[in-house]
Amino acid sequence: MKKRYLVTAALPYANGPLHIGHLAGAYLPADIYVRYLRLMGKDVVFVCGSDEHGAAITVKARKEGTTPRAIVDKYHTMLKDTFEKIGIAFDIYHRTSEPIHHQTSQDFFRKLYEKQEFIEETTEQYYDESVGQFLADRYIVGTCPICANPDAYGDQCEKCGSTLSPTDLISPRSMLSGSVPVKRPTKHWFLRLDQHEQWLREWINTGQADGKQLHDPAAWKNHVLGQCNSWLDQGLQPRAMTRDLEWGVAVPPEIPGAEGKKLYVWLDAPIGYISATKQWALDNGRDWEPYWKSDDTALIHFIGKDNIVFHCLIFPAILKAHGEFILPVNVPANQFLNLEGRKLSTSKNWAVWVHEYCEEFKGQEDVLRYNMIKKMPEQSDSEFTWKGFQETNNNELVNNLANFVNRVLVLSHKYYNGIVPAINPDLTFKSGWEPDKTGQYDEELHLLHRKLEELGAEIVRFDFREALGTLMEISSAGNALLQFNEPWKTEKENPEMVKVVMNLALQYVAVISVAARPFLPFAAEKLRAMLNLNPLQDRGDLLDILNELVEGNPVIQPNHALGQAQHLFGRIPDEVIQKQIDKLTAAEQANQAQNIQPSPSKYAPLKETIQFDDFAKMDIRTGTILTAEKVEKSKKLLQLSVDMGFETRTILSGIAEHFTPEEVVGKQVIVLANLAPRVMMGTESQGMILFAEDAEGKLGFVSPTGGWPNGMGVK
RNA sequence: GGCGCGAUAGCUCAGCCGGUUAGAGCGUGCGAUUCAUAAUCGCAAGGUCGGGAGUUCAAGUCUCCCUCGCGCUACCA
Repeated sequence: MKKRYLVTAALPYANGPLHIGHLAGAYLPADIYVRYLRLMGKDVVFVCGSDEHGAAITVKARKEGTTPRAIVDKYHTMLKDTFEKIGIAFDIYHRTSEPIHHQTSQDFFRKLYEKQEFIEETTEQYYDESVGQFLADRYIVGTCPICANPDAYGDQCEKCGSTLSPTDLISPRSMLSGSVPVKRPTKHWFLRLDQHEQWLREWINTGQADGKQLHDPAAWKNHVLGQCNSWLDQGLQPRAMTRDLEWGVAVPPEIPGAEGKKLYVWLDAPIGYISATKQWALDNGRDWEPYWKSDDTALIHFIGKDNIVFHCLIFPAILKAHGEFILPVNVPANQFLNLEGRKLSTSKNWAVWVHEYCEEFKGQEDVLRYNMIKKMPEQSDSEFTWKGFQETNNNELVNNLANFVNRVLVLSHKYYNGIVPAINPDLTFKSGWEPDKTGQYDEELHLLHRKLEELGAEIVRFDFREALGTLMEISSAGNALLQFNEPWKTEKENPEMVKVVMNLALQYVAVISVAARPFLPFAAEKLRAMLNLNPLQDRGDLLDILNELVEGNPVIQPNHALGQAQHLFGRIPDEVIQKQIDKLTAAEQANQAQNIQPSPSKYAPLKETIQFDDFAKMDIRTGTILTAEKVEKSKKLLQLSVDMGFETRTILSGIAEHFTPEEVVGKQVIVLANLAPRVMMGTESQGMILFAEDAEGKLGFVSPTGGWPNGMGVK
């Protein structure tokens, strides 16, 4: 058992609001886990913060005519506020723009630099000559090769969601000036991931590093191990840890060549966990180091599946390279949550925004939490629907849980004036756990104890949906307890037995008031008030009641005066749900309307002026495609043999997604004939076929009209 | 294309190292009940476990092939 826990939740990027996918993916599971640990009296620190650097933020600032600082301030405030409203109980919600973070990351970089963990490498990057700077991936736009969106970014197409690299883009242009960027060499520091491959492989698969057993790989999720091994098997490559950026943590200035270089987000962001912990320690008069450097600390990262390799391979490599830090004991990554059958999309506004939910469903924060937990994408992608949201609320939260609490309190007030009855524990009754089972007070308390242990075990193994189900079983058993014993009938003939039943039912409610806190913190608090019990302190409250129950002791005492009953959850009517569905439909329509509008950048900007000599260098000829076949293992390439008149050439062309081999055979084409040969997918391509391309990226054949011989020049 | 993860009742999902009639919650049907936000409790119906082949005395559970979804990743001169 570890002495202390450091729990992190992925740093959200400060360029947009929070949606339910984020919540279900990382923040809620982390919150449940942490709240449970606190209830068990564990030493735990829960850190998070806004990730505020990178080109996407500068891009957004430019678009909105403001500064990166203004953007991150806006979204940081918004995110922080949203987390608070939905009840994510961070110990600190920090931000990577704070000086303490810049210092921490620079120190880290220095250390790795001194330990010669980096190699310096010069690569070709796009450069905008008119403004004299290198272009971050986000600063390059062009036509998406997958969906033909003319405004795809260099790192990602927001229309089809494909991950891209700047060189993927068809007709790239600089976002700064609109000019065509050129490639230029630039020097960067690369982390020698290849040198870490061996120990990472062992650590991931056996849990051992440096001869120590650090974790149990069987406790890691399948898809996490699978993804890691997939990377390991492909061989790890050195990875750039710096970028040519303007908005970020500067490479320590004393390092030669540091000017203009910033730390890459994957060094910057995870170190944010460390700087957040430092700030928390400062704020609370504590020492941060044991949480990051002591073997008896369990470090756990909650993330979404898109972040797996960074948290399981790259960041551990960084931590190990530094030398003083511990490695994560688990990275329980969740898969993705879909909305009404479709992927969530920020740019398409296909999402449920948490801040909007908090406004429109005031006081119903727990309803969203409950739904998110129920639909948590723990093992595979899952699905949120508004209809399901409504059903879950009405059937489970209202009918089962809230109703149980209500009937217990109403009956207690009716029969005992709201005073917990003293009882004779030897009297038997009908147990609520199964039909025809005889119940006995002490034994029933032991059963409750067992249920709570079960619930805890489920949380600890990140089985949150199951744990939520276990919580609800207590409520169901409570309902059955009342149903089987029918106090409303038996109160007259057997009041002593009814006292036992009602006392026990109150124990159930009291137990729920504690056990529900990780899942439904607001409802738990409300319950405490209804029972007139002290608010929970997060210092072992659950451990305390476990200790009582295992002894057969009640957790709410006889003669205790209860508070007033109130409805824990309210029904959600159809209109409210319809409104939300309409909202999504509207977003969808707005989206379609936008797609129909012609793009302002329908025509690619003119390239720079060239001289006749430049043109004359090109040898362009006519040719006819003789044969065509798909290149094996390639999605885009066709291998063509082209009759050039004087010879037949093999040419590879990236048109497989536009034409079938049968379609192109026999077509006469224009060939750039003196282009340097290039080997692709193991075959040498001896030239390039020219096509016309429209704004959508569609290709059209270009050829002379009517029986022209092959091998003739084009000028 | 490669690799990884997934495909199980109407819906949302569990099913560990292969072993008796494949499970849960919700929904549906029938019955009971009325303290409670027309809530609750019981019983029941519902699946050739994505498709195909194979290994085995025995396969959602192992192997191979295929289809679909998601993620990561390569090729576009």
